[in-house]
Amino acid sequence: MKIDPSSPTDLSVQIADAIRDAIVSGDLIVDERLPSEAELADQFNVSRPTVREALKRLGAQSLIRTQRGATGGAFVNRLSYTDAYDQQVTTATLLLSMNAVSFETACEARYALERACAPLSAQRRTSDHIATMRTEIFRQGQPGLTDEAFCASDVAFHRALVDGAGNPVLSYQLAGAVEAMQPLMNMITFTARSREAIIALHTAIVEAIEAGDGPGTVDGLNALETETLKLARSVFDARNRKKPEAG
Amino acid sequence: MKIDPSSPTDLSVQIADAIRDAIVSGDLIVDERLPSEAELADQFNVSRPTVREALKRLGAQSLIRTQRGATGGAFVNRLSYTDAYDQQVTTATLLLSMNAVSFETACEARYALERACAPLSAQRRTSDHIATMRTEIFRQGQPGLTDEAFCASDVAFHRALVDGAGNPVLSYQLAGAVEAMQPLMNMITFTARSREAIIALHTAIVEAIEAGDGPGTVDGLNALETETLKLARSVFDARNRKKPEAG
DNA sequence: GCGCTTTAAATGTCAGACTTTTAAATGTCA
DNA sequence: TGACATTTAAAAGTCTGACATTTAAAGCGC
Repeated sequence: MKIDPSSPTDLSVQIADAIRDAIVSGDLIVDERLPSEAELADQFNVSRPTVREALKRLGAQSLIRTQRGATGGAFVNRLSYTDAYDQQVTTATLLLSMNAVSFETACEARYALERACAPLSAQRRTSDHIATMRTEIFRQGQPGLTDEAFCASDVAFHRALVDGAGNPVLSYQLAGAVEAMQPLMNMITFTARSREAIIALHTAIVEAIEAGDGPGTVDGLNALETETLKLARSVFDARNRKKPEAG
Repeated sequence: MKIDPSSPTDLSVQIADAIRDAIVSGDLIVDERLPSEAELADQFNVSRPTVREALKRLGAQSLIRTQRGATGGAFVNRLSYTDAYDQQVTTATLLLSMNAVSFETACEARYALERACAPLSAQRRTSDHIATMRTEIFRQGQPGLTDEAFCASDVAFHRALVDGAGNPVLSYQLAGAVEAMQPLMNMITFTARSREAIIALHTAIVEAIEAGDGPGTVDGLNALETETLKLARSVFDARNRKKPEAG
């Protein structure tokens, strides 16, 4: 592992990249301990703070974890589904909020991906998944539920649908698609009538899944996408009429 | 923004989280300049190195960028599709390599997601996408191509398919699914006959897309998934017979 | 052999100085 | 007055050295 002190790139970045490459390529294996900060500083011929900055970068990506004390140090971290899931959600959320992604585009992506899970979920879901979905549907029907809580419940419903496919890689991949929609959905005001429509569609979907009916589940998701889009358009249209120059 | 010096959590982590929350919540907007490192150190009542470690964490997540010089400083970064894409690929690759994900599971996730793109791609692809796919098919037929190059071309082919859907959010979401498979695919030895079979299926897929035939594209992907799985199983079975205790 | 104390290694934090980069302010000359 | 060179100041990047805190292992007494 070598770095170039004359490069315009920050030394801490170069060091972080070198270590990351060693991890990705398998030169450093999971739970292996890296040399101490002082040793790394020696090896790379830089000061300890510079090494520390590099390690912080890697820590931010969950590539390493650090431990204090006598036998402490930096260890190659096994990237857990939970960590990857969290990163995925944060990244997707920011990507959407910072790039003026239209509701239509995000919605299309989300439902396309969910439809991909539908047949698998209809085949493999456990009773737990069904129970979760029904619980969320019930919650969505409660009077006095705020729009935000309604959205959160909607996310939980869809997460159960995705998890029902029993493929952790798929669940991870869809985490961003489903959760990152929440801020966009939160911009919508859900009237009692629109909630009713959504709940009816959710019910149809959970029944199709319970019956092991993949195509039926896809149909339900299609209907839900149409309904969601219709709802969003009416809300945004109303806002644009009020202040056509803004936002 | 406040931190708790008595908390067991590292100060740099607390500071990074505080700033990240300010960005995610919109308190800090894109391209806004953060206070200088010295000012932040004053505000949080910590030393400059500690602030720097926090900023490095944020930089690693592409949440901020730094600039040297007179008008320099740390700026809230607009998360680009490219940055998000890269993060997604790195995370997905590590997740697969570190968690003993079976070839079947990864493959299933990948093709499920790609099938989600197929109808959109058949509808919206430009001639550029078709051209890319045909170029890659041609490359795959070249004699003397290494297995690794064959895999890389395969990835390029599928990326074009996904991009053909014309939905950047979808492209971003699938980046991990498609690219992270490459290391797993690289473990396979592609015989001349298996390459022929794959090329034939790729050709069928590109023709279906060109014809705007969504269902036909899905069929092609299904056949390709079956073929890939068959191939992988035969390779892994052969290896397991040789050294049944290893791997 | 058990439990307490000591110790050493490692990370976490701090203070201060120096280097390099960069753009704006200033100055100079035609 | 205007274009170009020079100076200057602000900011990140880096280094040195020190101290604080945490933690497990070694040492010690009983």
